[in-house]
Amino acid sequence: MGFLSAWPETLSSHEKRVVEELVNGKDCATQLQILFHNSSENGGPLSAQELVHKILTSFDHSISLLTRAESVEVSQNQAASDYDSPCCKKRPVTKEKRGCYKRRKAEQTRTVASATVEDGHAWRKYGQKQILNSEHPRGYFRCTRKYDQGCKATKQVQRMDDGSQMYQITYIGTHTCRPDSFKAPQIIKDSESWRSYKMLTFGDSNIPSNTTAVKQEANEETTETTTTTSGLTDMDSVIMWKDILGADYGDVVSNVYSNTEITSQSLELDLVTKPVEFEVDFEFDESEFV
DNA sequence: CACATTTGACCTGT
DNA sequence: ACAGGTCAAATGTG
Repeated sequence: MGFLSAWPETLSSHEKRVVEELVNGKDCATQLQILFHNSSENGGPLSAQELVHKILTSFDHSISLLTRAESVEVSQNQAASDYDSPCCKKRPVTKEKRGCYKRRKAEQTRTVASATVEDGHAWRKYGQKQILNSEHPRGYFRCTRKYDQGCKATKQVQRMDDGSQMYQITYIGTHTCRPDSFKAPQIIKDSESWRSYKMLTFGDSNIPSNTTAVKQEANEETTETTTTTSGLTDMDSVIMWKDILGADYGDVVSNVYSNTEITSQSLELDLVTKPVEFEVDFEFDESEFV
């Protein structure tokens, strides 16, 4: 709620509708979560169904709205932000194949908008670039398992220019690393870590230089589970969204900031929930990627 | 010391 | 030619 009122005027009515829909969906999801939590013995499947239906509708609307709009891509009209990199000190460049690589052709990509860059995977930053007409630099991340397991997943994170705290995150490729090799995201109770990360990476404000970014992949006060249709263990606090919603929904994200995560593809289903009281040992079932 | 981040250089696609 | 994506040396951190 404060979220909506805090949303900048720059949003089009279309975008506002999308946000409303997503927030609505989020609220329903939250209720559902509480419901599940309170009724550990299958009590209340009926109301749960209703909620699920509402969630479905809500996200359905959002997705169709977004895919219609297609270009939610940050229409930054202002220029400025010159790329005046202090690239004056040339190194004794003895490079063999510096910067030599094969650019990947149109892999599976999905772009989401989120208030957090955390997604439960362990990423390592390998680059940052100032993007033309964008206020904020874009960060380039690869899966930490790139070399041990050849995981090709990468992501690009860029803070939106609309003044919100949202980040546009583009995931490229899917994780091919093994589930058990995922670094379980820590539940960071103190919000400093996350704040520091944001500050460090995207230069929010005064930054305590005592944090290592990216390692702290877990968002404050959020737990995240990435689930697939197969084989989750008996973690009773993990909600199997795919089972509930069917596999046709993309990412669904909800967190303390009421962030929205939107995607036009449904590669996997992520759920970020505020741990009402859940304490979950994270487990990632990425079997569909293996 | 090992691993992560930073950042200028360099490469590719348009 | 330019913008953007990746590499890798330098640097930071625990």
